[in-house]
Amino acid sequence: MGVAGHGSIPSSIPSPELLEEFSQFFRLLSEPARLQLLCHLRQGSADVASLIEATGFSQSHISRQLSQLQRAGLVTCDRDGVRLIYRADTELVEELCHLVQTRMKQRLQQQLDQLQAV
Amino acid sequence: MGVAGHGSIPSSIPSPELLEEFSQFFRLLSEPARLQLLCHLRQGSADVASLIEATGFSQSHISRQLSQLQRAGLVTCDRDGVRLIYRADTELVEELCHLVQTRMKQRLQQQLDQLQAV
DNA sequence: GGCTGCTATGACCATACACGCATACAACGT
DNA sequence: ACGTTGTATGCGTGTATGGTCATAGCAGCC
Repeated sequence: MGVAGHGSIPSSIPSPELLEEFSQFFRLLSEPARLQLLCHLRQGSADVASLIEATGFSQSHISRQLSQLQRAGLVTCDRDGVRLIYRADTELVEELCHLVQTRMKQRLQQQLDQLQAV
Repeated sequence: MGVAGHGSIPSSIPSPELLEEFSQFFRLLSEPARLQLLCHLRQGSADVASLIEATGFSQSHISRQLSQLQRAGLVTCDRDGVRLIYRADTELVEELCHLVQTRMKQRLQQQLDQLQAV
């Protein structure tokens, strides 16, 4: 799964290590708070205070989530005096969400079609 | 994020409900056991007994994971006498994993480049 | 150096969920 | 109807993690 690239020859089972990498990445995106932070940072870089204002999460919570996102390479930060300015590269996550959303729409449409065929 | 489609005009923050849908979907994929089951079913439909043999997970565990995947529309099953034959449609998950894997490779390559630039 | 503002992190608690054991449920054959 | 096989589900346990409060650590100013 996800080994051979899109549309090319299917290959064997991915290694446990690779599956673990995948699961960890998806786990990162499974938490709404982190998705929300990425949404806000997508619009422009921000410091923690403005993320607190934008999301309502506590300072410590935000700091921890950002730390996780940073470790995974989804956000980076620079210092501006006492402030840390966080910046996200959301391209991958946007694409993932787009694919998921498209699929959800398709499923809903199928269900709708089935109901209307009754 | 993931609202406007790939490459088109960025739009505003997705609704909390949509974010929740995304997080739930990613949570589904965050569990290695479920990824592993999808890997096996990608290769062909299977009953629980053969999935037990292939993965080493217990019968009850597999049954539960399949139940979750089924509820999300990622697997379906048909009865063959006392047996249930499960089948997965892994196209979306394969694509997601491919994107994640590509990104991981890019990151590793960057880190390697940086080390070699020292 | 002391003080202030900003952020990271220690410690703790509550909750979700993975996972196993036991058993209920479904299907089939006799 | 009974017994067997295959699978779903109740129940309980252990662990990870979300989230808060308190405080340590960082940066800047006087």
